[in-house]
Amino acid sequence: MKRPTMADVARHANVSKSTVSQYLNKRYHYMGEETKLRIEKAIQTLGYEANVLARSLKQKKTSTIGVIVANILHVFSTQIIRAIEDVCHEHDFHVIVCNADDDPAKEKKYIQMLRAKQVDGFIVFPTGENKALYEDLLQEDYPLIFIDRLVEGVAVDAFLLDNHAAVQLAVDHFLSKGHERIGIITTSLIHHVTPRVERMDAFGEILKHQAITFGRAYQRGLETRDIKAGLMEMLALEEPPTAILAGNDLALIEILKAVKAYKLRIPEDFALIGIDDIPFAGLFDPPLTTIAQPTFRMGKEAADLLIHKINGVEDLKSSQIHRFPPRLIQRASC
Amino acid sequence: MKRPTMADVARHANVSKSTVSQYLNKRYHYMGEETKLRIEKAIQTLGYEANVLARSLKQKKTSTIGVIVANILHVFSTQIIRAIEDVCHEHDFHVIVCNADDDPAKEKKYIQMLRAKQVDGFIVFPTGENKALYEDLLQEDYPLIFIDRLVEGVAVDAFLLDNHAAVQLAVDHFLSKGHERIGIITTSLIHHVTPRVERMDAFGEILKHQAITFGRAYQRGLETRDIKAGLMEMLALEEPPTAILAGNDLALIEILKAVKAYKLRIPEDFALIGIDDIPFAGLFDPPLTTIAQPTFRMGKEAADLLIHKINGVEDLKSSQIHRFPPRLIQRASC
DNA sequence: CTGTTAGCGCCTTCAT
DNA sequence: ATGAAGGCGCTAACAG
Repeated sequence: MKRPTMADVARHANVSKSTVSQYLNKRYHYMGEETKLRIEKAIQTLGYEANVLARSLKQKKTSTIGVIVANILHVFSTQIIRAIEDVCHEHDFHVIVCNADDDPAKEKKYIQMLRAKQVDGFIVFPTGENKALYEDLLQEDYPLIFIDRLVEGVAVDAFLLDNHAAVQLAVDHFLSKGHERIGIITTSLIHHVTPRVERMDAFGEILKHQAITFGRAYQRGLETRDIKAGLMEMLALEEPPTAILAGNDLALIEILKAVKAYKLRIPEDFALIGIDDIPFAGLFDPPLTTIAQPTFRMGKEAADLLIHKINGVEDLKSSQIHRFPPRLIQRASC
Repeated sequence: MKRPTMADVARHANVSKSTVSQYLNKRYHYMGEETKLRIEKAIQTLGYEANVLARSLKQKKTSTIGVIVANILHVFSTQIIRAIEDVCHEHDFHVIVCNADDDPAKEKKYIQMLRAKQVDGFIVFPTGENKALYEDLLQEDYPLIFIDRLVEGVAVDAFLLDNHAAVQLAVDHFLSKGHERIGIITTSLIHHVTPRVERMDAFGEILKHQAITFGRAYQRGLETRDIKAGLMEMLALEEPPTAILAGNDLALIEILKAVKAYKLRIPEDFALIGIDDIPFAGLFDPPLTTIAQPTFRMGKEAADLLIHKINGVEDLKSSQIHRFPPRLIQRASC
């Protein structure tokens, strides 16, 4: 039994399709009270539901946005997604989320797919290797917003943590606790992923005096699988760091695994701060001191801006970088 | 600059729209080599990309499935979603995920929305309060599959953990460690959510001898916010349990929060096993013994079956309950 | 081997 | 206040 169409409703109510359409779109203008009732009744008895596909085809608008996250394993990504969904829900927009898995080819495929589906705009955590793709989107006036990462030469609105401030916060806290030999470990830098690079650079700059002494030995960007080994190497140095900053949640987890595996003690063997406030941070032993991002606000503001761009109430061509302040959550690991 | 349409490509290549359509759909059959080249070139120079909406409208098929999870906060849900996405990706299907937040009204709204979007089928973690809705779907021959939960009187294929076996596994392990007074804490039972009810029932049945003695005091289904208090009450009993089974990950986390807050010791104060293998289980202090579900297999098999139903290679009307075996992951909390 | 024709379900002037 | 007609972009016979 196939689904009823607008024509069925019209026939049932003895009106024309266009009248039904008016009714559905609340163009009640001067529609007869009795007509409305007849239509409503027909809709009920038939169990009619509009076909969004047909509507979108005609209106050239799907009320759907695409979100491409570089790597959904980051808690940051999942939190941002929640925030985006909240605001979209309010505005009767829908969200399709795709996970590029840090793979530029996948990212490209998903963007094409979502364009084919006629999404009205994009929020993306760019892998960074698809510059031409973003430029295409822009040139076609596709509303586009970046989160967490930038792509050099692509001028779009972007929402990022103030990474320098985040590192500063951590380093200051380490220093206040008397630590002088401070290291940083983060995930791989080879793809020039913005937050990793910015955090690493900020770290080097803030601690340039120690960089002269310890240099690269204290600052490592490694593939996830190599982090445990990298940490142990760092700790095996003649003058090992007494404090370590985990550049993001994935790095933090690897460090915690090593702590467990090698029965290290925190903060006795080394103090630890992680950027990104993972959900279980407070439940660990010891509870973990972290730097939190205002993820909810970031996601909300990004989504608001995108929807405004889609609705034409905001300049399509704006390309500001919106920086958000980090917050230190002091627990016991430092 | 608007996006090019098939007509544009056709004009550019000096062929008709249908020829372009054939080309796109690989109906090359006997198409002239030279024609193909012309079309290909036109597509390239125009940057043409097919409009999936129009295609779907015509074909009455969107190659998209809807997934409605009751509560995305359960790690179980997120793992299942990953598995579903994997198999859909293989079959060139797309997935739209919606989170009902354990709210039947939201669930209903999402199902209607996805139907309006013409998804080809559903995988749902039902809240349980929308029986009529599911019956409608079924009656319209909508491919539908349940995961994790059942709805009484709605005959559809369902993929669930063998909850009795899971509880048995946990209890046996407790017993083997010499525990005789065993309690269970899980999230609220008021909505008759299948896994909670089944686990609680299994628990009562397996430990009926102790149920006579301790009864409800040892078996509690509580709102998340009340779990900490409930645990403390249980521990304050004259004969407190020496072992506690957490009915799911959310209950487990609440228990861990209480452990932290009240400085309890595990397994000295009580032994602990959680159903659902949360990601950080091995990193806790002590590492947590858990009962894992084969989430990946469950998600994969559910998605495979749904796609088969959509493609008509599997009986639409089947309504088997597929049970999956749990697995004990022994760590140190018991 | 390629073009013509007729919709898919809905929306939107423009008449009436 | 309501209806008729055309078209969104694509596909699927059926001709040619």
